[in-house]
Amino acid sequence: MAQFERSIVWLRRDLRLSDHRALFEACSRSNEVLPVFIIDENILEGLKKDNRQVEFIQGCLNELESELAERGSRLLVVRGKPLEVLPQLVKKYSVNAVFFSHDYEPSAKLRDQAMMSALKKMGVHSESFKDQVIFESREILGGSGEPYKVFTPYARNWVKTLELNKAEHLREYKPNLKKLISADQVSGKNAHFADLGFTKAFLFVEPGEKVARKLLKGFSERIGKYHETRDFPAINGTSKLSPHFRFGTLSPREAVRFCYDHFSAGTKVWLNELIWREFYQMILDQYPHVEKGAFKPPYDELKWSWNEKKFQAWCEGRTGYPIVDAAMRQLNETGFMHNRLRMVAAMFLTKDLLINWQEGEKYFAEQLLDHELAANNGGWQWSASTGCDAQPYFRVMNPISQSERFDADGEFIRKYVPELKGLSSKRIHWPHEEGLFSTGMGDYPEPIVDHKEQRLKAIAMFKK
DNA sequence: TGAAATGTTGGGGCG
DNA sequence: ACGCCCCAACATTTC
Repeated sequence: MAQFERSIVWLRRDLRLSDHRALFEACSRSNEVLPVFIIDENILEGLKKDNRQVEFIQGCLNELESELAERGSRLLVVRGKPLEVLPQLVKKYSVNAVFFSHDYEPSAKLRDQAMMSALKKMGVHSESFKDQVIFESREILGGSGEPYKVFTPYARNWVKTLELNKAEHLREYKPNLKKLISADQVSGKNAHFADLGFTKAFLFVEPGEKVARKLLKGFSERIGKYHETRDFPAINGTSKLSPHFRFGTLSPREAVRFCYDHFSAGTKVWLNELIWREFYQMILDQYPHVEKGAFKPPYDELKWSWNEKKFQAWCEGRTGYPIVDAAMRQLNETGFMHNRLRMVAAMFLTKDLLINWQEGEKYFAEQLLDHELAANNGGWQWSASTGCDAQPYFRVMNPISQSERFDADGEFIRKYVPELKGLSSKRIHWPHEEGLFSTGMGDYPEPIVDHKEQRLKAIAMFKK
């Protein structure tokens, strides 16, 4: 006898059917499960109509729709404010329970709390589960019983805790999809983002859990070399799975199981990146003030120098520093930026242009397909030296030497800054030097700042 | 997952 | 043969 006659699984950023804890629980404990996605009008306000994340989500929904249709079931997609819409659905479909996955963003936590108390008032059971991380913020604690503020000891403890009981932590939650509601029980047409005027956007990876699994499989050929190739933007060394982690089309448990199944030097380093992801989610959950300001509050007093023109030049990839411009143009054109270049571009905005990291954070948030508040915020605070585990403020990257080290023959620069295509691999990193200037640069701009000077200014700003 | 400045060492040219 | 200088290579310190 199932505990619930009919339940809803409220999908948000867990857009898959496999290894899904909330769906698993719903299917185990109910006779009938109705999967629901709400196009949240609270979130959509102010988004540009060619939003990449919207396009990705819609693609995931399309896949889920057809996967469920094949099983004689359906996904219900409705539009509105979750706090209004979900209770209506609960009534309309006589639902006894609602299941969903934890979300650690401050606004989502508020939303989910409000939802649970609204459902409680209606006498409806609601329950949420860990899904997007292996360990939640209070599952990995330091000796003092407090959450970590530094990555390395956190990561050590993370691995130790995992290996203490790997089978349980990496367990696959395989939902019994036979419990999914029969399509004829569900009425009305599904809402689409297109109804709200959203249009096509370019995606550097296709949406959906099938694609995610295919990418993971393909990555198994390359992951052994990940530690050697991952820093070079012209090499296809990284997994490109970030959007799939973002929207839960890949189970983190599956990703970590994959690491242990393909164990190598490369896998170890990649696993570390997954731990970074959880580290920043933990930080956001435990120290939510980072959303609005520096992890270390004294750094909110820094006197950044806002400059509209320079900020625009940075955004558009017109700084005169080829590697920075290539990075920004990659972001603008594809919605992706190689991780090494995220650091270089962020350092340039904060330590060369002396512009507040929050401006950069906001721009990345608008552009990145894989954008996630926790990781983006953590990365920016790391670069700006305002965060936990930040680079000391005097560690400033030199955009030219970074370019020479990580794009030695200029292949990446040539791809995104075609004005410089004709330059030799020696000259392409810094085409402005007296006597080195060559023709065929089109209207590639002069450098908007002098790195040597700006570096000293940045250090001086922090000293105060 | 820094880079520049400064210090040290040792080989080789040269008077 | 010797002392001196130059400087590359490497190491350490500093921001």
